[in-house]
Amino acid sequence: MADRPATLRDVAAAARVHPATASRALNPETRLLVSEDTARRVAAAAAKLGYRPNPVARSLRTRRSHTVGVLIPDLNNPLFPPIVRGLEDKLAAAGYVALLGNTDADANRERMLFEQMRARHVDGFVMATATLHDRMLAEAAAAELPVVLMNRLSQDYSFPSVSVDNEQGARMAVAHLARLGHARIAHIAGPQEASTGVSRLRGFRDGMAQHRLTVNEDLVTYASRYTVEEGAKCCRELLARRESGDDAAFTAIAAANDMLAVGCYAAFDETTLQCPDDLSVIGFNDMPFIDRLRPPLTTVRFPHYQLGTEAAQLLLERINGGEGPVKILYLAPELIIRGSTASPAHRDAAHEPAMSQEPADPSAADAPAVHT
Amino acid sequence: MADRPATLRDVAAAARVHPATASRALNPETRLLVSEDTARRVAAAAAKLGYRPNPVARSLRTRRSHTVGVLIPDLNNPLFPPIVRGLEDKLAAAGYVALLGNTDADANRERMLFEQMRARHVDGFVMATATLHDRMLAEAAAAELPVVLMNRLSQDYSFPSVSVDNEQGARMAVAHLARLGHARIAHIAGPQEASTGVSRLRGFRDGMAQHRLTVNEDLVTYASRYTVEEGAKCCRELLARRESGDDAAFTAIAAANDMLAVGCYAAFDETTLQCPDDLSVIGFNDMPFIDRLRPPLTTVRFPHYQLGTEAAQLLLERINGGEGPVKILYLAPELIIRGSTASPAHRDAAHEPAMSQEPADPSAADAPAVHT
DNA sequence: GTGAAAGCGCTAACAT
DNA sequence: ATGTTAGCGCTTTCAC
Repeated sequence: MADRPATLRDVAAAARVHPATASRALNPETRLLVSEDTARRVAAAAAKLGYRPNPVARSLRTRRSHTVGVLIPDLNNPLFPPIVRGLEDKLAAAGYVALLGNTDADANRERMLFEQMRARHVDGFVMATATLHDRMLAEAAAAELPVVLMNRLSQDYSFPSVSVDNEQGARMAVAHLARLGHARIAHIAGPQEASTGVSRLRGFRDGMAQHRLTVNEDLVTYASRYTVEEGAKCCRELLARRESGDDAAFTAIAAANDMLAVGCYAAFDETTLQCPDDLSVIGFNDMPFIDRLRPPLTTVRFPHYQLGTEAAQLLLERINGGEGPVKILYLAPELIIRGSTASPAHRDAAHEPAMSQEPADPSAADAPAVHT
Repeated sequence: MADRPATLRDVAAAARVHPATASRALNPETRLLVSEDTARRVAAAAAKLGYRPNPVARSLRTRRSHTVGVLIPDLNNPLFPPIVRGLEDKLAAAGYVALLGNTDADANRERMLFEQMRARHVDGFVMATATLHDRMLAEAAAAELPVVLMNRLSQDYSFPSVSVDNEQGARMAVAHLARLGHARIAHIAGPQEASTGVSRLRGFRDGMAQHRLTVNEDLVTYASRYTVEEGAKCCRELLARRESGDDAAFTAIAAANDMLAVGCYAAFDETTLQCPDDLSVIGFNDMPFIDRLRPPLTTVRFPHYQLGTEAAQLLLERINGGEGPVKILYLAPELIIRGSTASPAHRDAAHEPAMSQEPADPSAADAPAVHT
């Protein structure tokens, strides 16, 4: 019918009221300012004309774009799709849309995307890329732009955030290996600019101490990025050091995340070493399809989709004027035992896959827990 | 400095020109309308004030939002992250951002997202969800909204589109199995509402005919969605029919995509059947990490990232007034031979993984080819 | 409860 | 080459 989309004026004309009145009648927050009767008339006119409010005009007037910027390292990391879906689903339910930006762990790219999104007047940011001392965070705070951190935290400023309890997860990984009888355990640490790398390393040391195991510093390597390639590189280094003496004859590797663990698989493929017969490997994240690898990876799981929805929730609270205390939300990790970990003693008997109970640790709750 | 962000009026005032002149000076497309000197003065003033144009105001005026709607079935399908990255990278380079929508193959959800994005005044759509007879397409066409189809095509209307040559890919899959010596080949077809499902089924029949093989209709099952669950369900059906007679004693399954193939793995796990010893499986897509499954999946690859960039390119051309002929772009498929396919005869000798040459088919070019 | 008037920040006619 | 004018569609004072 109408080639030119109906505007508020058209609706007002059809309902024989002033545009301002039509606006009030249509907006849920101001409907109570107009009489029942006119509200109904306006609604009817709007329906008949197929009126759709123009969000651009509204944004210009209200200075709220109903868009949020979401900065992640790389959508190709299988960890992120479910998180992003959680985020988008929750935001969509509140009438918001997400502008996605992949930083590729490049500070310049990150800064550029941040600027571009600010220019587009996003109402807030969800950042999964924050490094520990992030200038952009200070900037966003100064501009009073709501920011929620996801997956990683910041030390300098206290921002609302959602993440898994990384230390606890790393401790659970070490405990699992220790229970199997491993004593010399290597660690492939994540980037130390990110809180996940730091926390998981700390959890690793902590877990080792709890089990009266010594951390051999030669058996702690540092990945510069969370990629399969970096994992393979670090694993090769570890394997090289393994020759160097009894102290270095580790039997298991705790990787700071699943990508690094997959890198270990790749490194093993270059040798005659078999997992878990010769070496056990444990990851972190339980990313999609990791249970179908050869062997299925033992890892530490957290609820990805929910991480996204909770982050969205926190951001929406801030956007909607929430001036309350800053919430730091931790989701409980859960140990998922699969075929990549086995007892080091049973080198010959270990050819069948390890038992696979899911969830393995009954003490790991599914529900999120607010710490502090 | 300025707590209230600088506006064009501020810049104009600082440069002692009229706002309209400042606008012309700052806009690359109209800069030639002002003198060198004032252009420089305005630029300097803008820089000094840290001026950032307000895209919302601009959109309201120009009726172009520099956003595009992207409808995909589900971001959790590993096929899509690389495609989306290609899309977003290309769009970002042109100053556009993507609004992502997951339809979950639900027509209602799809419609809702479509409406919401239209309400947000997107400048165009990239749709990876088009079913063959899609009402929304007609609607978009009627509204003269640029639309590009990605991965799937539409029969009714002729829209610009980018996809892999599905028939050719399916033929290559069948040819590979035939070369290995398989004669009774089952097919798990994709949803027949989608062009991929139809084309790959047609390619399957075609390939069988080319190799003088008979298609047993009992060995063609139809998945209602491209999911692991549907794949497992279809595979179970096939396995049940397999008992029913010699004609049905198939030795290989060609699945319409990798998710369905993974479903076959899952179904095998419920039996004593081993892949590829007892049954060969071939997929379609070569999605990320599929090469790390047990066994690594033989499949048909196409360049995912490039699919996204080409789709973005086509859409940008349409948005920028391209009234030229509709382009239908096909990317060439490539056979990737891995461990899930083996010769049916060598049932006992086939315990070691099959040779894995990548790329296997030297005739499969990397570069995209425009057919017709 | 409703109308009037103004303006968010920008750009496109039209004038000069 | 630059200034003038007007308006994109909406919301929000302020009157009445």
